[in-house]
Amino acid sequence: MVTVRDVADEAQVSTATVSRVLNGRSDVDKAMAHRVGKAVEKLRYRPNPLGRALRKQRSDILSVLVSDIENPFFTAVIRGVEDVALANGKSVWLCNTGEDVEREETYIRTALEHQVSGVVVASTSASRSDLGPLLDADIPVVLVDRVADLHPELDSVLVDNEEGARFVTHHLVSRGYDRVACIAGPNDVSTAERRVRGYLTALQELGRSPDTSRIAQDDYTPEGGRRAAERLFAHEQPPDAVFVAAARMAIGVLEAARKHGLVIGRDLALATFDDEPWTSLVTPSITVVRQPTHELGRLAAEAILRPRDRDSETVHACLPCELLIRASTPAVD
Amino acid sequence: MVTVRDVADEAQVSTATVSRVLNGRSDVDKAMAHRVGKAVEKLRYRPNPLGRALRKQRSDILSVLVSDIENPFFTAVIRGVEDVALANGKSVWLCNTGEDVEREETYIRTALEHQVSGVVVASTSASRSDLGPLLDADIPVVLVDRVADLHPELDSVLVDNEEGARFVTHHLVSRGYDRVACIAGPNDVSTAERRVRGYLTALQELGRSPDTSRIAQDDYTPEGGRRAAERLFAHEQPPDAVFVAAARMAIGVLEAARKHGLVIGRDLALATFDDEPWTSLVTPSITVVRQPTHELGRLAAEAILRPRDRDSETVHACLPCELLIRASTPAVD
DNA sequence: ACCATTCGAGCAATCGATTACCCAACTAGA
DNA sequence: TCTAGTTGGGTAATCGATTGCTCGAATGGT
Repeated sequence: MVTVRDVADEAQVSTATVSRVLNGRSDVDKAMAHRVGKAVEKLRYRPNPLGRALRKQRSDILSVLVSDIENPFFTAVIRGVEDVALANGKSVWLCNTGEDVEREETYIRTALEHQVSGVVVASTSASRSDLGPLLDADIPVVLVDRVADLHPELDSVLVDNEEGARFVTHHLVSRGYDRVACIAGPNDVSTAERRVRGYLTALQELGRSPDTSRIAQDDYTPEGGRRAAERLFAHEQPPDAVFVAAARMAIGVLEAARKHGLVIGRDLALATFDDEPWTSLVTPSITVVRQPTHELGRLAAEAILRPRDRDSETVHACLPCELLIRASTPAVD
Repeated sequence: MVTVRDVADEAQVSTATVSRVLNGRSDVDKAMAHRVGKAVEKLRYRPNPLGRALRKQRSDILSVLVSDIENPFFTAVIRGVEDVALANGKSVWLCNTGEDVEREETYIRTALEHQVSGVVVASTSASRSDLGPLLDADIPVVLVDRVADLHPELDSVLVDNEEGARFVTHHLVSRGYDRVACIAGPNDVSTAERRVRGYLTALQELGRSPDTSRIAQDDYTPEGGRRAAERLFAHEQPPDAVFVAAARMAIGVLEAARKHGLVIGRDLALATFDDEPWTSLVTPSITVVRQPTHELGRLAAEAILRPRDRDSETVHACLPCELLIRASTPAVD
């Protein structure tokens, strides 16, 4: 393994000078800088990131915390982060918390100990996640997709969940549905809460009195969707349309509907968040709220890599989403 | 930040002793070891992984290289790796190569420079991936899902692709289909090659002369599947059944079929690898070859973490897959 | 021509841990 | 009782890079 020492010898300078050249300090003689450059090239020298990080107290790694790596939404976000990170010479360290606060803490501690150069968090439980240790250590943190109640002042890159939910609810009502239900995500996740809020706002705007028994909360998983749907279907006045807060839940909802002999688009209208590939493959194709996933990741990475002056202001991006109307929400005749 | 120095002072011993206790060396006095333990506890000391890695020339990170993080197959494998790694106190570093050999090389180099304790590779192009640098540096490598022609002697954890393909082809023929086509993955990926081989073997066993014009190769993506399907459909004698080598491709195949007015299960039978959730949601539900994804990841992680003696033998796991017969491959009447 | 100032480069300390080497003390054998 | 051998722990070197401090040389002003 070739070290600064080798490069210094080859270029006939001190290790200090090599380091200065490599870190682009201005106060180095042209000729020497050139010699160093040649030596680096010749020996194919690459600085050891461990040694560098130890001394600088900061590594070239970017941590990404996601709550569920099997959710296509998050993988798309990750791809966005990755693209930007790689273009900036950073390595991405992916951590999957599985919605488990304890595991999340472990990863946060690890990131801290490895002195990563930033953490993108798409994972937090709104009220329980504690990002304090990172902030104390002056490690940049950007929230993506979800916010954390404990840290309102953090940079964040979000989707306008409330608006998306409001819009799709308007769509359902305008198509003539009377009993529009909502299958929502877990209580403690900010996106879930906002989507419910959008749903309620829309109903209010339309002069419908929202009925909380038409809201079923559960996990952002197929199984959670199934459970929530079962509860709604057992209602004495079952819904004729349902807004599902996540595509993963919609999978379970479709299963439950099939089991109950409900045909989507005839007995039950269905619209969901997330434009996963299968939503346009099933019959009928599903009306969805598309989120700008990749963009979300890109912006988050850019936010975390941006140079931080003493008083650069916080980033608060809120991206719009898009309603794709398909066959699962036909007009009632 | 608390260091060995602090612990040593607190326990009234030298840093050497602290280090020895923490690394479980036997030759330390009981009483001292106890004092050190108390000090560690009291100061909540955690060794700095950077310093440790620098000195030991080996970090506590496990790299995982996957070719496409948006493919549910790989995310499931990753979960398997993660479960085992976390249970063993290792951190997982996920790298997404996107089937790009150059990017793969970058990640391999990075893993090398960070002196990771092992690399799980689910990414290689069979003939072009060069894992040599890792092997030269004595970093354990385990191949998962795909093998690399360049390194036949590496540990590997695979699925019996040939058998799965052979079995599903038998199934299609036994259901009465005459012109069974194959939509295969990229030329240079070992799983793709083996699935084609299984398909051909089955046809041969059944006394059919395989027609290579019925094999369409393309990327392991929806778009690749679409292109391949288009080519097959343009054939003068279009297939009446198709074996698709990956669920992601099947998405594109379904789109193409729909565009051509072909109804699955009536005009065209379809079976695919990978049991993704949507395959049982579409109408008709799709016959699939289920791979033991999570298990694959678990075994790979165990293989990489296992203690390596001088002459411990190489691991060559080959897991069976399972045919789930659904509605997309009905018997011809 | 001489002194003050600036500029650039090298020496050595440092980041935090591990470990080769050495030395003190204790045990056992003669 | 004395010595050889063993055990256990401390000192200091080391991993690879960065950077504070210092000092020599060059530049400019008078």
